[in-house]
Amino acid sequence: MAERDLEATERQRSGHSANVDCASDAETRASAMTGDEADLGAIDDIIGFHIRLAHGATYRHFTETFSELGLTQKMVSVLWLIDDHPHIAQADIGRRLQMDRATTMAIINRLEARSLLVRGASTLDRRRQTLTLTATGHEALIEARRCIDEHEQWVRSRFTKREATLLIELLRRIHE
Amino acid sequence: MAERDLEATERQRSGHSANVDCASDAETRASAMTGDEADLGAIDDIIGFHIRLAHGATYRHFTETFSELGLTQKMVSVLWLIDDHPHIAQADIGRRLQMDRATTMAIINRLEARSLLVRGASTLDRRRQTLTLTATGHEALIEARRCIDEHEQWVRSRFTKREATLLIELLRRIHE
DNA sequence: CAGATTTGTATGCTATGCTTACGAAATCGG
DNA sequence: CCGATTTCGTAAGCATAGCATACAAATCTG
Repeated sequence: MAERDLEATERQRSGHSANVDCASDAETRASAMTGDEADLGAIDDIIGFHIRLAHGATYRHFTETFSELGLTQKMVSVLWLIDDHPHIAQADIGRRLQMDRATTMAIINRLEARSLLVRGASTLDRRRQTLTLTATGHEALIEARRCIDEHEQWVRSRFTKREATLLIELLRRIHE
Repeated sequence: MAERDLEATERQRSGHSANVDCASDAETRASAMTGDEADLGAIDDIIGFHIRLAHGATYRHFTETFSELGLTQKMVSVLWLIDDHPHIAQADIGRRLQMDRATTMAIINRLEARSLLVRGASTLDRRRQTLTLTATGHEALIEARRCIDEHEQWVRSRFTKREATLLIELLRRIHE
């Protein structure tokens, strides 16, 4: 399904004859020094860098798992949140998921366009609009939860229960 | 600089009089049950969810730190990598940073447009193009490293040295 | 040599996220 | 109670990022 260059495991370039045309040693090194794992140099010690890679890997697997459902991480999070808190307002969702108001709206729009939720007027605050899942939305969420379980299993397979808890704990310190 | 709704701390809605117009209890609950921290319900146990939030928080702080330099995480990573491995090829960069070839090119293009690097023909493999930092690019990287230190400090401030090492270790298991 | 693979490239689509701006509604301070 | 401030939803525009697909040239493999 995905060409994804990334899958390609690093094949080691076989030793090159030393007297080609005498390309700069640097160039030789640059392409030859790929052992089992890519040498990342000093960025390897930057936490943010690893977060980004881990996020990318997680995102990729998520997308794959959800390709049939056609839902993204954000969409599922929003559906989930609305299900947990019926009649929640956009602003609340944004706050909880740490998204901009505009970004939140974009997602809600897409969700609404697919009839997974409905906007309704709030009786408490007429600035607000209460968001509620439709039957379809509820079904989609149930389906999504199944996929999430599978996805979460993929992530957790590399950790003990203790490690998983610890990881969440550490990550929470960053975003909370 | 940033309006960012996210900054807004959750102010608790003062208790509502019980006999307004009798809005559904659900709606009341949805907006009222925001204590000190947003209640996220069950998604709170999903590792991927926390990775995403942590990534978002990190990304935001990074962007802020680099707003003057006008560089993104990806750009810096690429510059850094080229500096560590002069004459590296695009494909290698993509593999190491786990990016698509097309995505990699987009970034290289932007970097080249800003004269931070130059593409040159490879003497070893004429399909490849060796990438090298310009003087400007090198300066930018030096400047960037200063910002990264600051950024990394922001992240690390919430961890002990041991925890930081552990966190990287755990994250590595996900993306490696 | 012929076929498969790799590399760089171009094009186009989608999702995300931010900014700025606006109007309507609510809240706050006097 | 009224004016100032804030919140909420919305809209339009811009940049980044990521993916798929397709091509041509170069290289590798059998």
